[in-house]
Amino acid sequence: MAFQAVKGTRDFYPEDMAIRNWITEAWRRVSIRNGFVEFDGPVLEYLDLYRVKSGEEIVSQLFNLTDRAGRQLAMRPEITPTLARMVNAKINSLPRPIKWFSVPRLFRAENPQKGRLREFFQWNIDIIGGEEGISDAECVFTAIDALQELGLTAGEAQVRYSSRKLLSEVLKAAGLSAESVPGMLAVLDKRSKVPAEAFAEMLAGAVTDEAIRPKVLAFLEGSSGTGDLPQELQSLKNEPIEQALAELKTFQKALDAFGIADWCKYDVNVVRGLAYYTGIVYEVFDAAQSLRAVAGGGRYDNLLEVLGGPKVGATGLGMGDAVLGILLEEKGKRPVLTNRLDAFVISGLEGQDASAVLSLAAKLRRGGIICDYSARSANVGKLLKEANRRQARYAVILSGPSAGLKDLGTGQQVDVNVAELVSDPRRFLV
RNA sequence: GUGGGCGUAGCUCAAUUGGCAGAGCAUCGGGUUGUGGUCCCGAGGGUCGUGGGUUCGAGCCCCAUCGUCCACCCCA
Repeated sequence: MAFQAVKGTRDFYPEDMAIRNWITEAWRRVSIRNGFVEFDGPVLEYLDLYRVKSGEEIVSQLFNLTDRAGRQLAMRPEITPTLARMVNAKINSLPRPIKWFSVPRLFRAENPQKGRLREFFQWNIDIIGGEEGISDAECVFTAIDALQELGLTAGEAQVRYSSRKLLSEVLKAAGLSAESVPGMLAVLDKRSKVPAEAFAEMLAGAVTDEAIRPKVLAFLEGSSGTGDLPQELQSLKNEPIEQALAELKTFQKALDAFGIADWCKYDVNVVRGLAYYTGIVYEVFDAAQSLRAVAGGGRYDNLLEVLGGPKVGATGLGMGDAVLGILLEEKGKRPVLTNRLDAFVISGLEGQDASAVLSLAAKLRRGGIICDYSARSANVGKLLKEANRRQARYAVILSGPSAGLKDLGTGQQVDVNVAELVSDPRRFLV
């Protein structure tokens, strides 16, 4: 039987690899110029690392295995727990803020669908121990910097943000018990994803108290473009709410200062599932919102502590290659990438052995020329055909002490002395 | 885990009621024994996803299975 790639995984043929590198190199370039430094960890981690962070239900959603000593291991479904583990281990010696990025290969045991695979790459940037609000805006700025680096504009991708903290505190101030808030957040997360009636039904199921429900609805429908509470809920304001509002304001002011306010919009519906977020959260979408989120992130102030470290605030985001790749493709942003050769060396003297060709190719390569050759002895027409197939810029037709440099774009050919050519190949061939 | 669409050459797809598996593109070669690309000609490449069933006969009909795409659940 013939084998094929495992479900949900991709083969990267050279042309696919060129696109992947184009994306990941943009991520790296942008990370570095925004002051982040790269890290990576193992693909295998202890399964408990994810259990502690996300609970038992995570186990069915990732690939896990038991080693021969009985250790329960998992293929990493995200890099943030690894980051937290690594930072915790050296927290006292790392200068803050810690600004790290990574482009890990991740695995999730899910059914593949559009923009969702079992194996993928995800750019992560995180700031640990930075200024609340400002660090969050800096991550958004860096994400937008990457989108622009790849050719996307404010009309093609948009950031929508809200405050998980504000939402939680308003729910509590409206009368919801603290333990019912997480379930409520899950319901609110559905608001923009299901029909209005279905949402009303879900909400009625989640909030049975007739006195509380109108307040929740008022918050969802009345929040202004800045996130401030609608008039009728002003009386709910308490210390935590004021704090969340102040953080939101700092964030917005920073977005403005970074010059990216036109990419970003407050949207009370952004909740980010059941994740570990504790403050500002945001998602990047294609403008038409026909795809799932291109990126998502937010503040997670408890994670280091949950994993056995100190309580240090953190914020970060992840951007996967799958949805981004689809968006770039749809918008026609993907460049035509070819693996071009600078030079292709062939013999102009039929019947000779290949030594002279090999020797010249070796010298050109050492001189920094992207160079390949044909060792075949054939008529020049056939060899030029091969040079053309290989998309070489120049054919180098070697004839004893001299060589013809044929520009395969223009057809122009000049003769040069081989000794002169190898002494400074870039002068002739770049 | 659930539901639906689709599986024919490397790719995109044909194949009449169930009657000899085809085309374009791509690849390789030739036209062209010292000058490529365009052009012309030719070749290789298929257990029709896999297994079973119905039939004189199955790419086509039936069952199962695998894969794939899309959606649901979930989404770190």
